[in-house]
Formats: sequence, structure tokens, C-alpha cells
Amino acid sequence: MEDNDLLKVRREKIAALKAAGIDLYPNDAKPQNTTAQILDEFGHMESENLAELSQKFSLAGRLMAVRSFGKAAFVKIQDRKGQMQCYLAKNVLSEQDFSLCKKLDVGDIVYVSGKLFRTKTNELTLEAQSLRLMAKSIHPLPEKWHGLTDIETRYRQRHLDLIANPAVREIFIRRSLIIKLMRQFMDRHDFLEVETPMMQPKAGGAVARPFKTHHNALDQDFYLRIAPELYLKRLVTGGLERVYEINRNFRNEGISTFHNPEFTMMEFYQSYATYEDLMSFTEELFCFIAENVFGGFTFTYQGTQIDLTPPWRRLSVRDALIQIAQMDPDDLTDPGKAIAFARKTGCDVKETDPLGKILMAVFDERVEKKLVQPTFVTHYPVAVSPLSRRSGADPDLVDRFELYISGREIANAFSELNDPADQRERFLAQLKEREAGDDEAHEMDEDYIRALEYGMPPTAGEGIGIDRLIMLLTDSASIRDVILFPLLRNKQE
RNA sequence: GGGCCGUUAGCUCAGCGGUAGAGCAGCGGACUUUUAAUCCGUUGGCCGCGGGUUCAAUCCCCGCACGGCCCA
Repeated sequence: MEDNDLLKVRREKIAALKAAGIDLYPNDAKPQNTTAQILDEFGHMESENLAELSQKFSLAGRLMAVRSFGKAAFVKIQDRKGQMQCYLAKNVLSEQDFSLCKKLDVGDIVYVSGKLFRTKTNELTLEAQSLRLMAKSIHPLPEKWHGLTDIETRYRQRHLDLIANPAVREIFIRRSLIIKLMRQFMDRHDFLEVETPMMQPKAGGAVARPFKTHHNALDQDFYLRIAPELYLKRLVTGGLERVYEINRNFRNEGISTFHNPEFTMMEFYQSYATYEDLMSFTEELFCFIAENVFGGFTFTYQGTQIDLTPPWRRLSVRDALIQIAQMDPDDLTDPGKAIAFARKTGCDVKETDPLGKILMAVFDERVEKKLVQPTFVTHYPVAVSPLSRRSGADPDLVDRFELYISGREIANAFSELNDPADQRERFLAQLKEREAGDDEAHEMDEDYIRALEYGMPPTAGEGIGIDRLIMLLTDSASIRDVILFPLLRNKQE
């Protein structure tokens, strides 16, 4: 417990304020303006015109700076929209308000009302006619010039980060805008937003390790979902035809600059569409967002210019392996050669692994990073796609794509497998892999197969990793910079 | 899980074998147009935690905790 001189001084101030009859935490002031709104509206008005305004303005927010003179002070107030300077003067404020002004600390929440004027240096400033304390701050804020840079403190005490670092606030405002735009786009295309279970008896719909939890009253284990897929497809079977969900998935895996154990996905399903339809749909969605965020289709991510102008490059897994990973066409069909190549490139593959899985290991190792400009990778092996529809031209491939931008997977989509017999076979193949030691392989899900047996319309579905998309569009190097409260190890006192 | 780096005042950082420094913040004083206000004075530290080496450790060594980056 922190108990230094700074806190002692604050506690003494609090006692003095209380003794003077001042409520430290009132809730009866309603600011009529915001900083940015005043600056936008009156920022260009001349001094003479400002003086003629009869209007009174009121602001509330956090005191970010105090430049105090004997009988007057300039202060900076920060609200949700930005910062604005206010002037507190002895000959304008009541005696009581001016004495309050002398007791305020940087970090306090205050309310001011008064009129606008321009200072000698021409800064639009609110001259306070009244001043109120709205919430007392006990702890000192981070330093005014360098702000808060300690990464651990920024994540553990995000409130401080948001107070001290305006750029951080901007990232989360943009995050909200992007998600709003996604909803707008989906709604315009007649998709229905739904919510499906986070707690599932089986963690299906993806290949990943789940978190386990327990329901006491039912005395039953549940898994936090690794994907909403199987539930969303039940809704399509139920006739909802076009659905989407924006929500959290949970994967019990390592943490890195691109992985948080809980992350946000938009997953959506459209009946009577194919994975090829979703490619152009994705291009349109991303362009719609970029247009609204940047006013164009290009942006810079970590020093590299990314161009979203459609159409995006389309590349089959086979071509990628030959052209980028420099595999020989024979390596792609001969499991022995494929394993040899994979091991040579440093992949940890087993003799029992299906060929498709070995090829994708090479892809992850050799190709992924090199797909910088938006690229749809297509024609995935059936072995790594237990829920995708087989390709008409080649039953060993599926109608699926993954979208790569800046060397990272951003989206995964496919024409859905709606043949219940084939689905059962795929689950059985996954069970074999599970028996061979792959604890991420998909489980058998009879209940899901039964739903398919009622007939699911032909459908294509897609998942978009929202955190990663937002990293791109905010030029953030770490996923923790776009998640308000990233998972951290508990720190014991 | 492995490698490298970090942890010193509320914040941002110096110091790296001889017992703790700066700027900002704070406190006291001056000041009614400042813009990181200025000027004078001043308080503040289990130098992440635990061992070891040494006459002496914030500094060197080992372990632990937390974090960062890279790799799996």
C-alpha cells in the first residue's frame, strides 16, 4: 500500500475541503458543451465577436494542467472530446470558488461555466464565472510531458493510459468506429445480428485448445467457445439464411503480439453464396471501412504501404508452395518428399500426419510472412478443413480461402459442408488425428450432424479477426494495443 | 517452453563496487494573459524480491516474480 508524502498531502487537502463544506463527489452538474465542440464552433471567431456573445458555456472534465499566478490561473480541462484551456481569475469568480481553485490538484474532475474570450496569444479560452469540484483525485497523474510509457502499467491501469496518452484514446475510438461500420455494412446486406453460446458442451467450429469451466447446478463441464460456427450454421438451417455475430472467442494458447487468449471475431453466414462470392464481399467490406477511416484504400502499417484497391491477388495453396516456398511439384503429391521438405524447413511434422497438414505446415513457415499485400489464398487441402465443402473439381481440396495482409491471417472463409454424411466422415478423420495425439483436432458432434440432416441450404461463411484488422487500421504493433484490457499474469501484492 | 532485454522517487530517466541523482509532479514563497509558464526555496527512495561473493552490492554472481521483444 502506497503511503507516501504525496498521499498525505492529498488527504490533508481533502480534510480541508470537507471542513469548508465542499462535497467531494457531487452529481448535480450537467455540462452543456464539450471541449471539441466549443473549439470547432468558435475556434475561428474574432475576439470582438466573442465578446458580444451572450451565450454561457459549461464544461466538465479532468484538470490536466494548472498554470497558476497569484490571483489568476490558466488550467487545461480534458473531456471525452479533447482539451480546452480555461481561465480562473479572482475578480471574476466568487470568493468561495476562487479559494476552491487554490486547493485543486491536477487530476481532479471539475465543472466550469462562463464565457469565451481570446488570450494575448489568441487561444480560445473559457473564462470561468463559476467553478465546482465534481470528483477529487487522490493519486498524482503521470508526468505531463512524457506521459505514461511503462507498458505494464499502461495495460494494468488502462484508465491512466487513457488519461495520459491521447493517441491511445484515439485507437479505441477508431476501434469502435470500425466495428460500427462493419455492423452498418452487414445490416445493409440484410444480415441479422445474433448471439450464440459462449459456454458450449463441446468446443467446436475451429481447431484449437479450449478453456474448460464447470456449471455447479448442472454439475457439468462446459468449454468457452473457440468459435461460434456450429451454432451460426444451426441458425442458417433454421432459416435465418444470413446471420452474423461480433463477439469473443477463447483459445487456450500462447500469448504474443498477435494472440490474446480472448479475441474478437466477426463470423457471418450467407445462404446461396459461395466462398468466391465472399471474396468480393470481403473486398467491398474492407474498402467500405477504409474509405470511412482513411478516405481511401491505402494506408501504412509499420512502415509498409498497404493497398486495398480491389481486386486482390488470388493464389492457390499449390501455387504459393511452388512459387513462394519453392517446393517441387512432386513434393506436393508424395508424402515422403513432403515430410522431407517440411523437416528441412524446420517444421515439426509427424509421419502419421496427412499430406494436407504437412503442406500447410510448410505454408505457415515459408509463405505466410511473405503475403504482405492483401491476398486470398485458396484451394486448401481437405485434411485441414473439416467443415468446408469439397471442391467440385478435386475432392482432396475444399472451397475455402484465407485472407492474408501484412503476413498475417485476417480472415478465413469457405463454402460450408452441408452434406451430413461427408461431415460425419470428416469428424471421423479428425478423431483419428486426435487418437494420433493431436489434441486440437475437432471432436465428433452428433447433435450438429443431426441438424445438418434436416437440410442446411448451400451457404458460405467467414470469420474476420477484428483485433488484427484493427491493428492494421491503427498501425498498432501489438494486439495488446487494440484490446483495452489484454490478459496479463496476476501480480501478487 | 527457450533466448535476449528491462524493473532506481508519484511519473520520465541517469548512475553500475565506496552507501542515491536530475527533470516533471508535490510542498512553502512571489506573480492577473500562461502554453512543458517563470523565479526563489524545499520534501521525497526496502535502487522488484530472496540468496551468494566482498571489508563494502543499486552495481558482480545465482534463483524467483512481473513485463517487453524474438523464437517454438
